[in-house]
Amino acid sequence: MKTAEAPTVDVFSATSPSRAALELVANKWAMLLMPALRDGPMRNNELLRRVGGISQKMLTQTLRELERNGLVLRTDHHSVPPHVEYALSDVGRPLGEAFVAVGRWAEAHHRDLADARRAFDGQERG
Amino acid sequence: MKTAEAPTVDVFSATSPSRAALELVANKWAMLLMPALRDGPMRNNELLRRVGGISQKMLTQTLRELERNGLVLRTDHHSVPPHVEYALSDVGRPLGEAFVAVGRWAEAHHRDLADARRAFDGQERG
DNA sequence: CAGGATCCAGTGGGATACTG
DNA sequence: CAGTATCCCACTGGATCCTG
Repeated sequence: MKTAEAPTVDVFSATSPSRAALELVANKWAMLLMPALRDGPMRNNELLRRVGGISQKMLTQTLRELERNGLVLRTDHHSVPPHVEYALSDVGRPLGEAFVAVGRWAEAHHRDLADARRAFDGQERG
Repeated sequence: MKTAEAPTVDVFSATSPSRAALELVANKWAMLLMPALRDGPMRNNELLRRVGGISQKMLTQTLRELERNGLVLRTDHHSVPPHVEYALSDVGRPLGEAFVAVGRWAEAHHRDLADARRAFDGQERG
């Protein structure tokens, strides 16, 4: 058996498929969209309003990539006016949960970060 | 009291400090470094080897920003040759845990993603 | 060993206009 | 409503060289 020193997980390897999977979702729009979809299917415009600061371009682009990789399911009702819904897949849902945890961390600690920043920027003077 | 429709969390607001906190850590190097530091303090070179694909520049830059915001503690032993250690702070640790969950998700589902991608790219033909 | 400084190509992402 | 198509620039981040 191999020695158990530093548990070098697969994701730490630059070329592993796990790393590729991680890099796919390691951006702020994915980290916001996945949690946004947690409360059930949402439409383009809903997401556009819900996720502040996202542009139509980035919304489509990110959703498309998530759909392509099976994290998000796109349902086109083929009606007029158009009606398209996005939902988390079974593969995407656990990731959504993990990102919700990140969001909660941000809301719980953003004040600590601000404090640390002030301390660092302040006294870090020569 | 307010109505409870879509639980619009703070992090969804483009200008909230929570969002700023999230954006700070919403990049692949932070998502890899935080988990890498979970098993105890590590030195520059250790991280450089452990986290595949990271450059010295991005390592320093990311660590510096995490330190500035109080997620990572830097300890300079002021010895020669230099000996500097990086460790998670109490604020950073829970985030490290959340990112570990993301990493585990990646390792558990990267095959599903590959399958979905092949299906999507294949049959999505006119 | 742990970095700082520069240069420079690639890309992320906004603004704007158009479409079925 | 739910996109697509361009233009375009700011920033990301790799490569390379230098230092206490």
